[in-house]
Amino acid sequence: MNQHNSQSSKLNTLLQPLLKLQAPVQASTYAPIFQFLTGKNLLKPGQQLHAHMALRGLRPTAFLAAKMVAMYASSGDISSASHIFHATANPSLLLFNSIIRAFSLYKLSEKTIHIYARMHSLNLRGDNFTYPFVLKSVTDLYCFQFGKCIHGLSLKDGLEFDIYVGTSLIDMYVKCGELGDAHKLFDVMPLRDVSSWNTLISGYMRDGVVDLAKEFFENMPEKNIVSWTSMISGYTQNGLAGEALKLFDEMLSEDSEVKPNWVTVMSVLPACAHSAALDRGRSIHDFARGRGLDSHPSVQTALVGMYAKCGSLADARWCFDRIKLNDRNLVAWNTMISAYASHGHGFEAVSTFEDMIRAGVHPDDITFTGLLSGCSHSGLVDVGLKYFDSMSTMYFVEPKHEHYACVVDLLGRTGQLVKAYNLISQMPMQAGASIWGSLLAASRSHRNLEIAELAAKKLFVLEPDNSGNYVLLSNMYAEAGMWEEVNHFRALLKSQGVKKNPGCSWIEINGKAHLFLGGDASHPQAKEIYKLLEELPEKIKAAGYVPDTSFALHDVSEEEKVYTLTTHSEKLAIAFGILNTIPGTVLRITKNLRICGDCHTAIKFISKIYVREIIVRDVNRFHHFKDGLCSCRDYW
DNA sequence: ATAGGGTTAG
Repeated sequence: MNQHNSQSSKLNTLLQPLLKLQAPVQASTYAPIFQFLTGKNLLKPGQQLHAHMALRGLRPTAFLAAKMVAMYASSGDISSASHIFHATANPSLLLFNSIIRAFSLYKLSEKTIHIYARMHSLNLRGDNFTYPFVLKSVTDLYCFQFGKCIHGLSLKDGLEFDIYVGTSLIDMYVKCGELGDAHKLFDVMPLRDVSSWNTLISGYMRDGVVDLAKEFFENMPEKNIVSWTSMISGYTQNGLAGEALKLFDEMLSEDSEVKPNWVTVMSVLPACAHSAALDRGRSIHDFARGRGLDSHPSVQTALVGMYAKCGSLADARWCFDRIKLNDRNLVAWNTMISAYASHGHGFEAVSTFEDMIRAGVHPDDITFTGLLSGCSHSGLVDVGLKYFDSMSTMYFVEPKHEHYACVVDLLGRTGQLVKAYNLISQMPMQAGASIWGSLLAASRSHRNLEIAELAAKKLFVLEPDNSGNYVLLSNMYAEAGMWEEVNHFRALLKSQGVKKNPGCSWIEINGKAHLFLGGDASHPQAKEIYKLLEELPEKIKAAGYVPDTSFALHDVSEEEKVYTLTTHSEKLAIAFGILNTIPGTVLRITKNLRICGDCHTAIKFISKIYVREIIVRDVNRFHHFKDGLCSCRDYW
């Protein structure tokens, strides 16, 4: 704001003498002033100047109009920019370029193309300033055929050697999913620079061809900050958090000439979030603070997400509060709402949503995914249903698959299984595995075999390899004493060799992650871990724990089942955590699957007996275990 | 006046 004011006052001393002049002023006087105003978000002075001209009956030349268009577009007033363009007779190439640039920046892609077509019909040749923006619009429209056509026209206009047009073409092919064409063009480009290489690298990354991107990165003649950041964000987006962090470290090393900027920091933070590396995230936060890179709203938003996913909701909120009110955009609000939702703080998710509406930010589908899952995780059934109804009627956001999934979950938890089933039948799209899986789980906890069979039947088709569904239904049959059906599933599981998704958990201690698989004995401290786990059942049984073997398949002996349960990966990670920390420490565990019911019960007792706060992040949400209780209140 | 990296959800 201050900077803005001082700029304005500087400007007033520049403008006032001109504005006071009564005599006619030459058109050429105005152009440099409009140019000065461009890119500085100075709409008011621009309007004053415009009025001053209009009062004197001066009609802008094409050259002046171009400057005015640029000023208006860069100050947020696209309609005035458009108006000036249309009111100018004999538009020049410069004027066409400025309106094309304006429309493409505002994502008015059809308009951009339309203007370009008009320019073409007037026999005006496009130049190196025209095509990059036309191509951006083609890319936004995701229209490959059109892009090919524009490619041809650019060659006709003699731009085959232009590096800006060439790079824009590569980007267009990449983003339209035509990687082959992009690569071909790159190969025949007579001139390439870092940007051309970077474009191709990000193209390979977005197509998941990580190895090729890496090869290009390593072989490019010169790397800049964008090259490094493209690699880091590419790794992050492809789920390779470790690689992302490694490259970030390499970038910080002394022999690297390139230093991270705010985009780099923003791109690496999700890697910490993904691997739940809280210490790592904190140190990157410290680093950003030290370099003054933590004041950008997008970095601050990424920090909120990182802390939330690493299990520290308090830090997440702290970072959110530091985002200036004006900078709290849709993404920032969504991040905070989802943070509360995943930690089971439904009330806070709801109140944050209401804050967002009051702040005048319009919600989108992601907002409602967070809000509804927050309601579901906290059992706010009526509130959730109310918001679900309001999303299309009040906020004009059409419910998608994930929203229906939240509502099915919401109804399922209160045992309204028939209602949930009816909702699924009325969905405008096909229900996927997440929805049927949620219904199956709800049917089990409410012991409704009929609905369970319906859901399971769908799941056997949708995900034939997921053993969990067979086990669940088979166990329900066993509980109902329907042994014929139980035997049928047993045989099925054996003959088809249905795979079991291997469970794994990890825990971070002193900044180092330790990974455990179910039944894993490979850790250096395995002996001590197993000794602790052997003693564990007796210890927690004394406090009231009863092992729940219904989460294991009913075709092994009871004793074996208990053993399998005691060596679930989350238990191993927790045992390791207990061994290496003192009472009072917070243990943070991340699991790749949903936490099992027996582990959930056991961890509640462990948190009390061993005096540890235990935070478990499973695929769905966070569980905060403290003093014998869990934040999910046993429904998840 | 120009191209290339982007945070949320799943």
